[in-house]
Amino acid sequence: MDAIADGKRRLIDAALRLAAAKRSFAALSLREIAREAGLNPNTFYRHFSDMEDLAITAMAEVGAELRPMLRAIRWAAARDNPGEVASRACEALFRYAQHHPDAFLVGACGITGPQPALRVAIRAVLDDIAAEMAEDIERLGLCPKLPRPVVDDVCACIVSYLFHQCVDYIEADAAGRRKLMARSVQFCCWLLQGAAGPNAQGAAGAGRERKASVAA
Amino acid sequence: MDAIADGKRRLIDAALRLAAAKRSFAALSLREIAREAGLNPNTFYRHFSDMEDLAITAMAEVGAELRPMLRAIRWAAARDNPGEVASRACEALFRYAQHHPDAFLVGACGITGPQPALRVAIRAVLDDIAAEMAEDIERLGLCPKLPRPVVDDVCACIVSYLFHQCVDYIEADAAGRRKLMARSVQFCCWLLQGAAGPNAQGAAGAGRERKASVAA
DNA sequence: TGTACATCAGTGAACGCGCGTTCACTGATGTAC
DNA sequence: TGTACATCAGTGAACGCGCGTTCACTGATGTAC
Repeated sequence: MDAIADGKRRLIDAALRLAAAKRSFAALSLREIAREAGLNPNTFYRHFSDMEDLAITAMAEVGAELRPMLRAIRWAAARDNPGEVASRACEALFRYAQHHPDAFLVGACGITGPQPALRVAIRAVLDDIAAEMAEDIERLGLCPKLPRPVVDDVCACIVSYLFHQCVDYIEADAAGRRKLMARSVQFCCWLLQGAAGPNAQGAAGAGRERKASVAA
Repeated sequence: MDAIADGKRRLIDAALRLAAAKRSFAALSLREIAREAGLNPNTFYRHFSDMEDLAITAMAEVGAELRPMLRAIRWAAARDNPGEVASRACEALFRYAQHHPDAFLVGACGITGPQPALRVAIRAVLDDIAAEMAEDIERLGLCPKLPRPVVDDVCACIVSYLFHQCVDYIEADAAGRRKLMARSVQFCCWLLQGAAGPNAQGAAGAGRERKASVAA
């Protein structure tokens, strides 16, 4: 991979910084980013075709860093104590979110934002994380009772839920963070216990006519 | 409640329509809304102090319609067949989302958007829905084994998860919608079964040092 | 080792445009007496 | 029943501003011969 040009680096960083502060990538202007980066507005065009191009580049960077980190945590935790994989992976995710708040805020507002290609790019990162989580659960034998399609569904739920929780986590104070962390770990455990429980129905999504045996 | 002025009605509808189409309320301009509503830009100021004011008004309207509807569904389902409350409430929510896609898309992008007061307003609607859900579960005796704090936590998880699923539901095709519906109902069931299961730990969030007994 | 040329990152001035907001105005509807 | 006045929704022109994008340019770095 080629070394990234200095100006490009500064534009990406400035865009993430501003978009996170403003809570909207869509409402960001090209000139605003260049100003924050200390560059001429036209320099933007040397590196990106438009704003969406920049956003996609930034999200790809985050995915490339976050994904292997999560996999490494899962394998390390499974080696140490398989019962702690969920909590340690949650902790690692929240810690990453806390240290990269800009990237998470941009991801959260980008996934529902106006740029279609950016939405697709963020979804792709989340889908990849969910797929790797399911693969790790299977390879590490963490949930031997669950058939693979159920593991896939549970992982999709978990990733979707935790992604949005990360934003709350970033904004919470210390007490709120502890509560969010505990609730998220609890959530993962309940979901997996429910899926593996005595009343669990075969493969997930097998049929919408199936009657729910509990109520909400 | 006073009848809402015609121009005000048209501005709200135009704003929801445009913001949903553009997938961003923040990227919407005042003149754009007035144009869509067929009004002079200045008429906007007759009814709203700024864009955020309009958005909050619109979200309050949605909450006022959606909340009693969900409560009514729960009570009706509980009378007919308590085992179907989860699935019927999910179905009602997704159906509402399908028929009010603009409101849901604006809610989804507004909850992470740049207007702080709008974020607070949307969160308030979601929190209210979760609180009413927990209250209904208790009053209807749907989960007698679960202590109230656990019910509260589970409802918060469910509402957060389903809210974001609604956006996917709106955009999915018929097959995708069936799958999302089945997965969401399944999700609610798993979560409640997990919370009520034999390994369930007392009140939720009791302590972050508690060891997870399953792994993700 | 030198020279000519290509590539690349960044600059600065200029363009036309849509924006939010202001002002002073109209015309219809209610309301006090 | 009429009159005077207040309130309200909506209008149209005008303002200054920041925007995205273009053009022609500079200066540094690499590279072929």
